[in-house]
Amino acid sequence: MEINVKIPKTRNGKATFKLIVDTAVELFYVQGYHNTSIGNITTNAGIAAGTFYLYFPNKLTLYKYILMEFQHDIRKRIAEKVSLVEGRFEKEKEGIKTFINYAIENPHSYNIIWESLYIDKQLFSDYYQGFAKRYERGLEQSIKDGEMCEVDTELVSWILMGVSNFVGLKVLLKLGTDKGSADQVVDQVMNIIKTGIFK
Amino acid sequence: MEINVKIPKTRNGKATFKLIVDTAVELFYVQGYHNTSIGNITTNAGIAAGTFYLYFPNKLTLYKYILMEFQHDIRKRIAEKVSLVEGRFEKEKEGIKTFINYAIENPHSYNIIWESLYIDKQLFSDYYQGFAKRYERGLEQSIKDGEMCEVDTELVSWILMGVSNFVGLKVLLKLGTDKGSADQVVDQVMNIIKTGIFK
DNA sequence: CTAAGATATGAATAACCTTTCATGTTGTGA
DNA sequence: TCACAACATGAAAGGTTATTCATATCTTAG
Repeated sequence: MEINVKIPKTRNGKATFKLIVDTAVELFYVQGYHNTSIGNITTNAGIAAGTFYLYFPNKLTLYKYILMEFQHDIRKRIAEKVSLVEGRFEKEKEGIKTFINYAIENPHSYNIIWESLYIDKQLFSDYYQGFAKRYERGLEQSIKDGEMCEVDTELVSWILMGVSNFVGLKVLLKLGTDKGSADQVVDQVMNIIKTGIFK
Repeated sequence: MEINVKIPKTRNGKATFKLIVDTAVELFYVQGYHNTSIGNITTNAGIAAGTFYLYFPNKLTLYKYILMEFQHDIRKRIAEKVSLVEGRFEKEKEGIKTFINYAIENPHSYNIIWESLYIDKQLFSDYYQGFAKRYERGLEQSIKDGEMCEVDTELVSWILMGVSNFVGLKVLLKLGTDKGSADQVVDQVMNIIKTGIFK
């Protein structure tokens, strides 16, 4: 995806650029993309309306820039964490745990990624398809290693995304009475995935 | 939730009301809530701008009305289907199957329900909390009946919602190469939920 | 037939939003 | 110090949108 962002060249420029991005992230989170105007962003950032256009041609481009930052960030973090443990089950567990923890620590990113479905369906579709593809590779390896049953890896990857997204959502919305930390929630989740829920 | 809708009294009025609702459902689905203006709706419906305000005070109220219609519809349909089968496992299976089939047959409703997160967070939260509560009751019964392991029913209900929502999403986005009908996908999903995925 | 309530119209208003641009300021390499 | 590129400003133009309201038409009970 090509993004038409003007990268600033001086320290001052970089600071203003970051100010715009940070302000937008906060506003998108609090009031949503569509309810946030460029005037909103510049006013909250304490800069003039025209300054925005020094760096971004429009709001959508700013949004895409932010989305890509988060995507890169979350994937990098999951890859790092997963590489530190051995065994497919442990890797899956670490991946889900990292995702949920990331969602809790960065509710902004979680919110902004989901919102893409209502900004540009293609962005959303690309994002989850990309995520699924990564999952599939790992799952196929697990099956080869004899650690996992013969399952439809594509379907299972969507199931696992659904599980982690909704458990993250539950924690995020602060719904219900959570017994303990995210790590404990993830342990429970993994037990369920491992053994199933029916007798 | 109180909704400030003026219910029409004559046959003509009812027809116009329905026309507004149907047009809005279609437009919200195709171009999203935020990209749909009231002018859009009235033009597409072939009525005057002012006519809209005979029945709805604003766009948000119309949206809430539509959302409640869909919620009622989907819950009713799941309850009906679930009541026709015996055994907790079969009931869960039927519930998930009905949900996914509903999503496929009514992509409009699926889309509109998710969008609530970006229109009014409370609406979204209420919706899924309500859904979760229903699930929990069923799950508790299953545990009593000895059909299900001792699990955190609240957590499991969110897991099941995540699974069905994302599998529905996958099918909806027409991602990947789906082998067979929704029913077959659901059979696979239920097998996974039943026995877990790890050896 | 007629009065009244229900329904429908669309021009007008006011608010808000994006984007441009002429002008001004700042920082820095030579 | 000076010249120049980078950065910043905010008023103004031009567009879109929500909402109101004076007016008109339809429907039906009596």
